[in-house]
Amino acid sequence: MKQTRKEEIVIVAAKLFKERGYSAVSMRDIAQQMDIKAASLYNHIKGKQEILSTLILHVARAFTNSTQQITSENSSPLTRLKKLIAVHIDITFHNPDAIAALNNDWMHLDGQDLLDFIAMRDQYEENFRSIIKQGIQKQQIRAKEPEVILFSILSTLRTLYLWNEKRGKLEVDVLKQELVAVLISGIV
Amino acid sequence: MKQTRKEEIVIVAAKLFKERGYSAVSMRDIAQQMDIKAASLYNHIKGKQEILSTLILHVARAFTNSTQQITSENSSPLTRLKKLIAVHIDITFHNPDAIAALNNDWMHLDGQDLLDFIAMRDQYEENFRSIIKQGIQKQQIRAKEPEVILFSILSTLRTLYLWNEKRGKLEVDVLKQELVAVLISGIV
DNA sequence: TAGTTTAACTAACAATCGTTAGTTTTGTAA
DNA sequence: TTACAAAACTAACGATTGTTAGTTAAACTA
Repeated sequence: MKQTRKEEIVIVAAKLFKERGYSAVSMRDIAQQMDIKAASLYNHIKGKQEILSTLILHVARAFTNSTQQITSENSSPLTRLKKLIAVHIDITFHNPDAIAALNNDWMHLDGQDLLDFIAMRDQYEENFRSIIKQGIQKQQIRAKEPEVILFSILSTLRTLYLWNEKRGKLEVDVLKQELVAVLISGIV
Repeated sequence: MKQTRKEEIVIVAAKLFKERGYSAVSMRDIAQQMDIKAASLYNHIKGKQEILSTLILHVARAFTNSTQQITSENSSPLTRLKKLIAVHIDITFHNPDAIAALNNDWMHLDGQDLLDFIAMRDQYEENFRSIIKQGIQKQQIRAKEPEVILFSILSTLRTLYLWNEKRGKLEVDVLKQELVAVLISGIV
């Protein structure tokens, strides 16, 4: 799996975007990190925008595809919810830098890329919502405020990327198990 | 409660920072939003950095003071945890824009301001951690992985500011009750 | 080896950045 | 009305921004 020069640029840029944000990282910063000059970047990419959209839309599609597929399974709502959490952990720990950009810099996308992102994001959220509502209907999930439940789960999953270094020795499989337990059964 | 011109600038800037991030907002953007020229801002503030540090350190102190006070109460760990969640909701819905800056732009603080912020943030997190550990010790909280519990709660609370418009008709008191239930008792 | 592509380079551009200096207008108090 | 302070203005600065043009060196292909 050798990566192209463009892929290298995107990876290096993602690290910098994660630390400082898209707007605070210059093309010269990215170039310096690769030991070349800024102008040389343009042999491989169209511009700064292309780095951002490559980064974000790629991982956004991964999320949308996974959640869409799990949502349309016919297992029980709670089972699907657990799978959603697990797949979130997998994708996150595989692309933590890209997800940082997705979370923090999506608003700097342009034109059609921005529209595509928002559409995917809405669909993704709607998938979660529908599973929770089905869970309430089948009395697998407490009926109180579905939006509060949705918000709490999405917040935790969205922030997972920050936990990549800190999680330390905790194995991914253990984390999946524990996070499912905490989010679904609570902490008491 | 009339506000000074400096306070107006900070409030206007906070809104823009929330939408686009600190680095993507220029002094000319802030000035335009106030119907004045960029140079006029400097009659009231030292520079862009001062806007950011005023914004962030003020609300960071509010968090640190509240959590510190609640942590050192001698009520039960679970009671203190519930209070922490409630006070978080209060502070958040009172300064959603400042909290956006705190979450997303703290790394653009300079010098001593950055050090102060990090110190407050670490202390704040440590307060949460100590309460959770005490709760486990007194068998009020499930003993599995305290760091996962901590992470899940902090993630949800940190992201609350995004929920300010969307929460809609949901009253603050109802939200407190519901969020405490979801975070502590789970959703099943 | 000759020809061609890939990927680096230098130099520069127009635009925008935060900020300063000096000046003029506005509002308030005597 | 005059005097003063507060707050706006114009004009400009040096630095940095993303990007382009044109050129050169290295690496594959015939």
